[in-house]
Amino acid sequence: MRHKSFKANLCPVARSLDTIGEWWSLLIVRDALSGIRRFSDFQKSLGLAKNILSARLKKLVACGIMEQVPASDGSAYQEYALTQKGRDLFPVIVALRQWGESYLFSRGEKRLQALDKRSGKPVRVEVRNGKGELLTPNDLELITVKN
Amino acid sequence: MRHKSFKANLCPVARSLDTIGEWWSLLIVRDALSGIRRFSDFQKSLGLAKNILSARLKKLVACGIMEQVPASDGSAYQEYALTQKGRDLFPVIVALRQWGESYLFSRGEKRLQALDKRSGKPVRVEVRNGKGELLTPNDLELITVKN
DNA sequence: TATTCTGGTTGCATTATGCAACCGCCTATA
DNA sequence: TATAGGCGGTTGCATAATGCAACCAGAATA
Repeated sequence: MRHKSFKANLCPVARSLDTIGEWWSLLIVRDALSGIRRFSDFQKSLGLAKNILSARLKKLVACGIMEQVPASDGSAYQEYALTQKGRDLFPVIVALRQWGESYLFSRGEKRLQALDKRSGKPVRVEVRNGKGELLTPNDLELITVKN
Repeated sequence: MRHKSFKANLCPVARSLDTIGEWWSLLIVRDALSGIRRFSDFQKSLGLAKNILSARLKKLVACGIMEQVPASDGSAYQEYALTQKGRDLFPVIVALRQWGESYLFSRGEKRLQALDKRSGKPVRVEVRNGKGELLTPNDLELITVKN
């Protein structure tokens, strides 16, 4: 059985996961955000099978998150670059990073930490309303709107 | 073949996805954040098979994202409640929601929209540094630290 | 020119997912 | 107090997704 699709779901969270919720997809986006562009570099970084990488990149291109562009070094090969739609997944990656940093490493364990280059300070994601006030899950209500 | 695990990966994004990146897991958390607590309500809301729901809830409990508590209505049943670790996935869900709202609905299509109850304004996630300045992907650098 | 690198595709074995049937315990109701 | 139905699962089976290895054509390199 094919796993269920949420393409027609009214909830944006469900649609997002339908698009980038497959195994490996968000890790490819993470690598792309940190500058990786070539097939073989994704494969080395992630250690996934080439057929899977191929399938994921195809889907990411098909749904407009990445695009194939001529290689920046002038060779005849192609590279994969994020579109604006792909770069806008940045907060998703940072949110996952922040949660992992908080909860998934034991004392004394080594881990990667994201810092702001200029200030050298850790990066944070925050949920705010239009006025800039911090929000918690209970502050939300869901309504149906027309796009 | 079992899909690859990132339990030992140094990158917090990889570890997070290892924990909550399986199909359905984040949608269960989304529902839990909006107040759903009972097995049958998760099933009705998500429309997934009961064996899968059972497996996902077991894993979420095992890794401390949810816990089983006595039913709030005094019946002999159990309910599933988010722990603090689970509630802290709030920014991840909101980031996914925001991206989906932006890119995955056509003109005229109905969708769910998250609003701040008090201000009535849309909710936003933002990536900031310690000083409160907005950051983009290029502003980040990754370093290795000891926990 | 020969050899290696790049970016894949194909075939096969193993897991994961979805569906339906079933089951024991709790609860409401007549 | 029977009993019908709701609740929270488990089990078995068919199909899809994943991982691995082998293979391959065109580009780059020695």
